[in-house]
Amino acid sequence: MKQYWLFKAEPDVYGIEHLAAEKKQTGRWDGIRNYQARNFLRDQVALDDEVLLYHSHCKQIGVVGTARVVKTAYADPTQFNPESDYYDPKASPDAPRWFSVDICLQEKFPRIILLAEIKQQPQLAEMVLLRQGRLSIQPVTPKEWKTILGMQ
DNA sequence: GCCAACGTTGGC
DNA sequence: GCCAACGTTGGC
Repeated sequence: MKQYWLFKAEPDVYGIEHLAAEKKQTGRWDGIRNYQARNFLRDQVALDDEVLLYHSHCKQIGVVGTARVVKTAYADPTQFNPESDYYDPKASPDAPRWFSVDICLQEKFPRIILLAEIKQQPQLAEMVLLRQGRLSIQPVTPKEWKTILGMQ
């Protein structure tokens, strides 16, 4: 059964525009350095799962579009690169600690569905987004998915 | 294993 | 830029 997710990103670092500019509009979702988010990525995110792309820490906070998982978890290469901000000296190719998936842009919404609007929707009150801060990969229920898409 | 100190996320 | 909430580190 298809699962739904929400991936957070800072648009200045890697947002929907970066994904759109990639070859085949497909890019690697890397740099996740939170264990709970890592566990979702590594253990549960499956091929063809669908993703809400969310922009955080910016002027217009909210859901900006959707993507689809085209490659499931593999060792995040940035953890092995000393030049990278995401370098982790405790990780090794034999024992990777962090994981990436690849996603393909599916839809860029004509307008941003703002966090403020999401907060006003009673049907979305239970969203992980509103319940738990600081989680950059999080599950979304089919109902929540439908509601968000219906807000465009 | 506890918990204080510190670092990061992320909304405002 | 501020700061609350949360996660991580490290001394004991």
